[in-house]
Amino acid sequence: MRNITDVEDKIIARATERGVSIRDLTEGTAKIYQEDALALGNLPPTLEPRVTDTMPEIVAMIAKLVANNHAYVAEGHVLFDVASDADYGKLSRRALDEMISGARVEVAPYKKSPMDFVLWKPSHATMIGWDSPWGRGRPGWHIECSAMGEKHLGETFDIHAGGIDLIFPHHENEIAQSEGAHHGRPIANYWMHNGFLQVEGEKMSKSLGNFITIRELLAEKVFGGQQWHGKVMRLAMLGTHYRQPTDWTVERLLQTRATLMDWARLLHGTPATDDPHDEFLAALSDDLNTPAALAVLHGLFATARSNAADRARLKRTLNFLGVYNDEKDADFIVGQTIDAAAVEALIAKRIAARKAKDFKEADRLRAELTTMGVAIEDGPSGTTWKVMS
RNA sequence: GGCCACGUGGCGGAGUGGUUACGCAGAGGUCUGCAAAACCUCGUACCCCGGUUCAAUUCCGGGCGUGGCCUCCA
Repeated sequence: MRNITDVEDKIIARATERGVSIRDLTEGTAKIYQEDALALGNLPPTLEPRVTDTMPEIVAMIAKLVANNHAYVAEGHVLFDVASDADYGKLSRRALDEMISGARVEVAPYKKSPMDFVLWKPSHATMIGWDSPWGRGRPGWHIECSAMGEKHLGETFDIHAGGIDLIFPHHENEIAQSEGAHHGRPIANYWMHNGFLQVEGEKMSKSLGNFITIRELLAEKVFGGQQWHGKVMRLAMLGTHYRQPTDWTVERLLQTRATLMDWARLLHGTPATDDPHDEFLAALSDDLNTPAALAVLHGLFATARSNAADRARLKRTLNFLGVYNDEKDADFIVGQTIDAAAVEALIAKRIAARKAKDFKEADRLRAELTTMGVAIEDGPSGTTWKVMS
């Protein structure tokens, strides 16, 4: 399940400004997100709930929190009472008094504690809003995720994932809300937080001018002067454990692409087994240790050349990982076409030159092919060529 | 300022209280007209300083560095 938070003050402001509905405004961005995720080989989620479809449940959950004395109404707002939650801060390992003494918290006059956060806030008559027992308004950030989780997955679900930057306050507040509404029963059994991405050693930001989207990487030559295949990006990301920070570099993508092309040369057109490799699955089962899992695959690749069973197993496992589906090596080089007929003609000329022992001419022809991005290999069964990675 | 995470060989990147993954690059060899591919061989690294221990990269304390969070404000 993947939540879409489509009610948020910036979205409301923009929809109002343009005179369109929230749905019309957010449909486009949601679609882009879905397409990008798909291009990276992520399976679509079973459920993709939206805040706009969850309003009754949000209101009901807030009412439950008020009834359980975890929330109070003040000046048209409903606020979560952090003092009512002895465990508050357990996920981010922060103590309440430390946060307050951190002195950056805004003290609103109607808050009992500066750390109390908004569950519901009032909307102007002209502003987008929904009816509630506390007046017309809209939900604060955090409550929507608690409500969508409860609605579709029940009080407790197994794994909650998200970026490391969301641990505080978002996930911390989700826990406070859901557990406050469910008499302390946990919202999730496990939390998985992924580390941050950097670009060429710097954080990605618009002001640094290195902000780059998946869409651009796929379709435009903005990173390293080329386009990048979704599966190359996927494998590149899998090379780092999810909790670690990752530096996104051209060098990394080039190296990953070369690896994937090596695999493709061996596996294209060969059969696959039914099940992925056991040791590979064992590595993934250990906190999703993808780098260790990839090490297993490298070992398999080493033996796969001379072992058809290993080849079939490797192919199935790569497919399971979502990085290979019988592509040819050149498929992983996007936006570059090579004139196969011209290549074949040059190779024929070179073969003739070699026969005539004109090695100078043969080497010149090889250099010409290299310039075209083509590498040739003289094997026992003739000369073959491949796109250089 | 407070809190959290991370700091591994040329690069990428796992992991572990002692026998030192894995990939790339690099070196040597077989092979080749030359190459490439393939195959074989080669890397004793773990930010700094203390401490615990027979033994620390791995545990504890301190420091430095990098990154994140610490604002829902109608």
